[in-house]
Amino acid sequence: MRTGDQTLIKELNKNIIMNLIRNQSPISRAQISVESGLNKATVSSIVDEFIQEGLVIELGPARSAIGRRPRMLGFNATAGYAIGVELGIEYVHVLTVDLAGRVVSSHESPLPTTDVRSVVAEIVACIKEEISNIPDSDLGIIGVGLGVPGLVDFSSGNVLYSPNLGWSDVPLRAYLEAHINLPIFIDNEANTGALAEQLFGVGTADENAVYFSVGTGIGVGIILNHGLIRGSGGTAGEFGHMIVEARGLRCSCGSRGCLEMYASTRALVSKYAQLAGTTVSFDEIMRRLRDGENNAVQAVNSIGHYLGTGISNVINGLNPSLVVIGNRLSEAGECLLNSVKDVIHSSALDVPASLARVELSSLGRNATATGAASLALNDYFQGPFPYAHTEPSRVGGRQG
Amino acid sequence: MRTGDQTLIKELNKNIIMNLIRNQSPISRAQISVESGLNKATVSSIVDEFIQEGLVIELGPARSAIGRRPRMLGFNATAGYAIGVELGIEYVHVLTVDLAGRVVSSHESPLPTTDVRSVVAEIVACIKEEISNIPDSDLGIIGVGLGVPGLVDFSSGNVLYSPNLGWSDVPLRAYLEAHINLPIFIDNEANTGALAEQLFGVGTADENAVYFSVGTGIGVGIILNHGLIRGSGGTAGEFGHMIVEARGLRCSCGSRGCLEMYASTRALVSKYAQLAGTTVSFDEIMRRLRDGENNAVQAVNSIGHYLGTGISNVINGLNPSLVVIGNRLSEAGECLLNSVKDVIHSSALDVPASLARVELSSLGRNATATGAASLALNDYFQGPFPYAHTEPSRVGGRQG
DNA sequence: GTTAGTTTGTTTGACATCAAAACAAATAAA
DNA sequence: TTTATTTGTTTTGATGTCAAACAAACTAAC
Repeated sequence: MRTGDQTLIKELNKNIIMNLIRNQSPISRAQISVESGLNKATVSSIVDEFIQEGLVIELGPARSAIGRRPRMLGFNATAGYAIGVELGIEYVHVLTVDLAGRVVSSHESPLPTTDVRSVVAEIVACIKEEISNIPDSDLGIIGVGLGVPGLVDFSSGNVLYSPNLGWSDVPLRAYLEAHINLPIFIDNEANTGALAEQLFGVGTADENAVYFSVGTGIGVGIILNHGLIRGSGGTAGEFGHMIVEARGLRCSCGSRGCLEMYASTRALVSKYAQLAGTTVSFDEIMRRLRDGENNAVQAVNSIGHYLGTGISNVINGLNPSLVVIGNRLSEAGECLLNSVKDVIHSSALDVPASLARVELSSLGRNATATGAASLALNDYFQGPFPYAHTEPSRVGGRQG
Repeated sequence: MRTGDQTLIKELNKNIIMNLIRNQSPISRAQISVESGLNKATVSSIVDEFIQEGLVIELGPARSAIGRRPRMLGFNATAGYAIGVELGIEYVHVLTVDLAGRVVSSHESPLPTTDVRSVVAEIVACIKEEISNIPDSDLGIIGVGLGVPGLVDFSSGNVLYSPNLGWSDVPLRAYLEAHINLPIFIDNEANTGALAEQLFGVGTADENAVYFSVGTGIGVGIILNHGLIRGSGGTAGEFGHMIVEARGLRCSCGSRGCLEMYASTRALVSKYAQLAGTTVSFDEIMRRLRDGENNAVQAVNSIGHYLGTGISNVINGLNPSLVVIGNRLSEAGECLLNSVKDVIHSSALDVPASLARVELSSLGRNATATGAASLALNDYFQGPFPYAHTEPSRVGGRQG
């Protein structure tokens, strides 16, 4: 059990200071002291450590109306790098981010099969190629994160169940660790997408946010009280299998009427085929949507209606301040967003609905992989990294 | 902003020790040291403080196979009391609990109207009567908690919206504070029910649990990572308005097909009337259910089917290790439970479903009020009170 | 009965950390 | 040139935990 001791204090205060520097750079020591409530001496000593470690750099003096000029501090985002991997069904997308989550290099490889052995080989090859491109830095590569479609036990790094990949109980982390000598973290792709938007995207100010990853299936990354919700078995977020039609279409999960039967890219392709009388690819539908084709608009509206229903249910249940629509369906843009918002307006309770912004992913195709990389960042920086802790009550003991 | 300092350490360690004593009493100082990892000296000094405060008492020596006999410690549950209020639509239920959540006295008053002024007067009268019955103690009455049906902003103590009471934006805490000179806490009744089961009921060992309060309406108390989830506006848990029938019955919330139209006590009364051709009260249906009347069994099964659908959706989404069914519908007992479990088995994903126990409330009619009282306990003891601090990572953060 | 060994709990001293205050440095305005 | 002000460092002190030594209490073997 983790007890309270001196090291805990120091970690906590280092975290506070690091996050002020990260979020408000350039910032002076004095400013940090005022905003954090920490003593100036404490701030100076911790900042010195960060400068030693290479994580913080002095940017030089700033102007001030009166008195001694402050020596501004900045976060040294290129002090190290992390690698993020998005494992798709037909591709592997690998990228490198610096400590500020900026993508410095990326590439993609097709996956001809979903056979575990060959997928592992492809991932390893991609990571190694990426590693060879990364510039030298103080900390080097601090770790690798993967976002995987399916149920993942984060703590063990096992893929419990992925119908899309056809995997069950695959010890993916163990397989990768045999070839890659870096810390490896594996999570569900919706979780990594949510992390990415929280840390580097549209949700940096939100304490409670949900990220709807809508692709072939639907997964939801849930962030509450600034932290990712994984649940007791690590599989939280499967709102894609929320039943929205009582006696609806049979789903691959064995149930009926699941949301992802009505609001995924696959559902869009079906709906379009039904309306237009001809089956075309998802990408083609997106093209026709941009051209304003009526059937495409109608199909997206239908999908948006169901997606909006699912989102309404989650808004009612979790009362987030932000809902992000990510993954491939977000390409449908404003058209999708408008129909989703209409449904929320008419279906969700007024109080939570009026509080929830609904936005498209701001990181687009890089969201999942960037979030995966941030798994490594979070671990390296001991606990949620750019982590806004507003409610300290959870920490407290009792009062005499 | 809360920074890391010595007082934080001490609070944390006091919490750790207090919870070991609460949960494992009788326990010796040496045992606490081993289990917590804290130094023996630290344990002794903190325990002395607790003894000074009257929260812990020495129970006397225990036997040991060899060596010095340990001096066993116990939690002094009668060192203080808290008052809990369940505000129903037709009644106020008030009780007093000791620090271990044991009910020491309780009574109920009918509510002839839901007019704010008269309800407040009735609550105040009930609380004052309860106060007059409480025995003297070291700490006295540490506070009052209320569980209210509807949307509540916990931080302000305002009832935002309660269709059942016909209330909107009622500053209930302010009204009560004018008459009662004690700390007052107000929360949604499902939240207080969930707290009660977490602290004193069937969920003491669960990190993630959901409490379905099924009465006239349906509310859900959500506990994740050992803490209550309130959401950004304080209204999380309204899964009662989850849409489970796409073009279903119109709900008072303005939407269609909400779960509580199909799975509340009100829905049960309707369903029974439809099956039996005659309308009888909820209590009467429960009597007939106990007698094994076919229509009653059928009606409960129907309600259980829908409730099971809603629960499945939440199991998929939040992956809890426990689902508790509470409030009045829990009187339907095993019959309800079985039909709910059947639906979960066939509808929810195998991985999360196999992890989620489904149980009836163990505190019955006292759940809401007991949980309400525990709001005061939690506040007094700064943070979740008998709180198993397994995951410290959440501690290391900061800011807003 | 005495002694050795064991466990419990306290005392003491070392160490880490933050806070407060004093101090030094740098600068603008009077 | 002096004064006021702000920034950042150094010094000192308070608080809390930890490790080790110690004292107390007990069992079991001789």
